Order: sequence, then C-alpha cells, then structure tokens
Amino acid sequence: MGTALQKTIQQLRSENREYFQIALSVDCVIFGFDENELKVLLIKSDLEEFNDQWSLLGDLVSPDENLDSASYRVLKERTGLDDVYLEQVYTFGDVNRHPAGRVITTAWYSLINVKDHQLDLAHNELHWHPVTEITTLAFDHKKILDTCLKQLQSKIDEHPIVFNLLPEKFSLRELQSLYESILGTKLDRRNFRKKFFLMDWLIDVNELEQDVPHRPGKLYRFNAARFSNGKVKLEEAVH
Amino acid sequence: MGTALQKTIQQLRSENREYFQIALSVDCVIFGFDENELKVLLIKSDLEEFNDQWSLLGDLVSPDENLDSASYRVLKERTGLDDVYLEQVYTFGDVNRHPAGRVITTAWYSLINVKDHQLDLAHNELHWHPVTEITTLAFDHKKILDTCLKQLQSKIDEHPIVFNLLPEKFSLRELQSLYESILGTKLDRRNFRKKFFLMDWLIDVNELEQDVPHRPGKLYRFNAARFSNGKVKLEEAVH
DNA sequence: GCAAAAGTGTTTTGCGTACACCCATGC
DNA sequence: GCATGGGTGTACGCAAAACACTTTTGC
Repeated sequence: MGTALQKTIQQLRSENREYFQIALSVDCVIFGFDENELKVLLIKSDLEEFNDQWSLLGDLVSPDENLDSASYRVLKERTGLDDVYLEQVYTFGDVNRHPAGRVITTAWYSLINVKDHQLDLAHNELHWHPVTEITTLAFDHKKILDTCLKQLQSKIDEHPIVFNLLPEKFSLRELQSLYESILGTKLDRRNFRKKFFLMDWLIDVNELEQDVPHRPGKLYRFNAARFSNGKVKLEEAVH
Repeated sequence: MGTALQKTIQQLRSENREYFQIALSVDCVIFGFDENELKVLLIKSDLEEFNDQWSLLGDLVSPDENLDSASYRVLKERTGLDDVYLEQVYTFGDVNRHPAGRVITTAWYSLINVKDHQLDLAHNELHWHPVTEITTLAFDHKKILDTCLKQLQSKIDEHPIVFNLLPEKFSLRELQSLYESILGTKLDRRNFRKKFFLMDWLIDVNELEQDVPHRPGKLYRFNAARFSNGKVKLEEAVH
C-alpha cells in the first residue's frame, strides 16, 4: 500500500535538513572513593566564559559515533580505564544551556576505583573534588551532578554496584563508609554487617587489614559469581 | 588568567562546526488503560521502509525548541491534551538507528486517561494497542517501549502516578486491575485494599458503580491534596 | 437461588531498627 | 593500660503475604 502520503527516506532527509543542526555531547560524572569520601573528577573549564569554574568531563559526540561509545571514549581518554561501570541518567536539552549553540547533553555516571589508575592530575587540570564541597560548576553541570548522585543513591540499595568504587579487597568498615558517603547518612554497624552477610554479596578472603592503628578487620571481596550479566543467580540465592 | 589555552565561545563554535549535524527527536510512549488492559497509542509509520509497521508518536526537535517542550508538543498535537503526566526515560543514540541519517531520540512515557479525549483515530491512523500484544515496531521502538514499561513498573510502587490513567472516580477493582496490567502479575485483593487504605491515597466519594451485573463497588478518587508538587505532606502523612 | 464480585480480619513470617558488651591490636 | 575500632546477639515493631467466609446486587 505505498500511498502518496508515505515518504521515502530521501524525501524525509531533504525535507528536514534544517533539523540536522544540533550538537550532542556526553557528560560523565566520574565518582571515586578516596580518604573516606565520595569524590567527583572535574576539569578546569576551557571556556573563557567559565574561567576558574570546574566542569564535568565531557565531549561532543561525532556524527558517526554511537552515543554510548562516546561516553566510554571520554572515560578512556580521561582516566585510561576500559571496562568501567557506566550508566546513562538523563538528557538535558534546554535551548540555552550551552553558550556555543544548540548542544544537548546526555549525562552518565561512572564508578571507578581510584587506586586502579594514576591520573596525571596537574597536567590535565583534573582534580578529585569531594561531592559535599561542590557548590557551583560550569554550564548546568551542578544540576547534572545532583541528578546523577540521586540516581546513584537509589540504585545502590538493590544493586551491587558500589564494588566498582573499591579495591579488590576491602574491609567492612570501608564498605560501610562508602555507603554512608553516597547516602549522606550514618548507618548502624551491626545491622550493616548482618545485612551484607545475609545478602551473600561478600566473600571472606581470610586476610586482615595491614598497618591500621587498631585491631585489624577482615578483608572481603565482592562475590561476583553470584551475579552473571548483572542478574542474580536465583538457584544460589535461594540457599 | 585568560591563557592561550582557553577558548572563546566563537572559537569553540567555529572549530566544532562539523558536530552540529545531528538531528534530535522525541518519542512518546503514551499509555492508556481501557477494557482492563494497558494500551499504547501507536501510529502507522509514514516511511515506505516501514510500511505496515506501527511506531511510537514522535517528532523532530527544532533547533530552537527545548527538549521537554518538544515532548509536550507531540502530546498536545496527537492527543489534544495539555497538562499530561510525562517523564523522560532514556536516550537512544546508535548511529544507524534511523534510516534518514543521524537522529538520536529521547524517549518519554506519558500516562493519560483515555476517556478524557476523543481521538480521531481512523483519520490519523492512530490506534490503541494492548502492550501484551505488541511484538514488533518500526525503528528501535520496541526496545524503547520495553524500556519505558520497565521504568513505569518500578515507579508505581512508590509514586502515585497511576491515577493519571484513570477517570476521576474509579473502583478499587479498576485500580487493582490497572496495577496488575502494568506489572503483569496477579495481586491479592484484600492485601491490595488494605495497603491502599493505609497509604491514604484514596478518598471515598460515597458513590457506587452503575450498571454492573453484580454487587456494585464503592467509588474513590485520588487524594491529590496529600501530595503537593509531587511531595508528600509529611505532617499529614504522620497521622 | 445462583452467579459474580464486594467487602472484611487474623495469623504468620521476615526484615529493618534499636541497642550494649567484650575482643584484638597498636601505641 | 588505654584508645580505637572489630566483632557479636537479642528484642521489638511493622509491613508483606497467606488465607476463607459473608454480603450485596443483577438476573
């Protein structure tokens, strides 16, 4: 039934030429956990207008680049890390959000283990900022950060993603401190331990903390085998 | 400290001209509830390539139009409704997702009361499809639909948004049937009623169903006063 | 009176929360 | 021996889940 109302792709393309004038960017909220604080990796804005303001790590998406590829590329370029945890959060598309023209941006957050890579921080003008101390950012990046943090907070209740922020082996205190940093609350230590052992997310590696000025805690690692492709193995979960 | 490394907006704009070649669209998953089924409003694709396939309601975003304005505009144009519930879900940006060029799309879902408006369905080639019967759609719209449905499912547990799908007055059976349609599960009737009365989301309007071939149920309306700007009035919630 | 759905309560179970004491280590 | 955090168990309350019978209406 090819009627006169139907359009070919060529027609569609030529009729809508004026729409193909938008730029798309990705902005990554890169979370790290260091010195018992949740931190975000920021860079000095390279725009005069935002002189001395910090901004998220982002880049324009090339017209022949997949959206998710672009966010992985930004991560790789800035941190040197592949295979990071990355999640799309929201797309910000107000007409005037960017001074250089119509640039809409898709916001992502990433969880990385700061010990895994050595940033050439000074040279790149990159810097880890405690999230609690960030009050303003360039563009609408503060709003983006807030949105991503909220998303992260609601996600960690049910999904075992915080382990991306920790080294291979960690103590329960570190884990609890991380949850507290993300949620911005204090948690009861005994209930926290009980909950995690019940969930069976952890494996005791039979090692102890080193060089702590008090009784060393046991070390654990994430029970990744319980999860395959992000899904719980129900057979095991029943036990 | 305006160094040589910093750029003016003019420089940025001219250097990145090749990036401003992307088109942006919005696609709306418009949910309705009718005949005890969750349905989605679809339109016959106007592209020859997708002849006889259904697609979501969407449109290109004008370079001088806010992203969220565009989704409201699509809703208004297609349904005649203002003031609808609309929520952004995800942005799909694979290079080859659209045959007419680089078109990335931001997906939204909307909840409307099908009784509120009379669609000129045949004329517009619009049609309500039960979600359970949709197997394929044009473009990547099936994936978009699935993503939006999942988001809806997780949202209704805690947020009183399903009332957007119901008429002003409704019975508890209708409400439960709606939850079951969205979640794809059966729910226990007594627990369902108990839970809703405890949550204090409903107001008894002291009317009964009409023209039902069995004992008529009481009618209720959504207790909108309990929520202002989407936030719970905590003072009242304590009672 | 029969079919169909409305309406109603109790019990059990699991989970989150609150809470206090002893233990191991470094200094 | 003292300071610091590690490690453990119990009791309570609430909310979800399981479950069956009586009532009202239309036909």
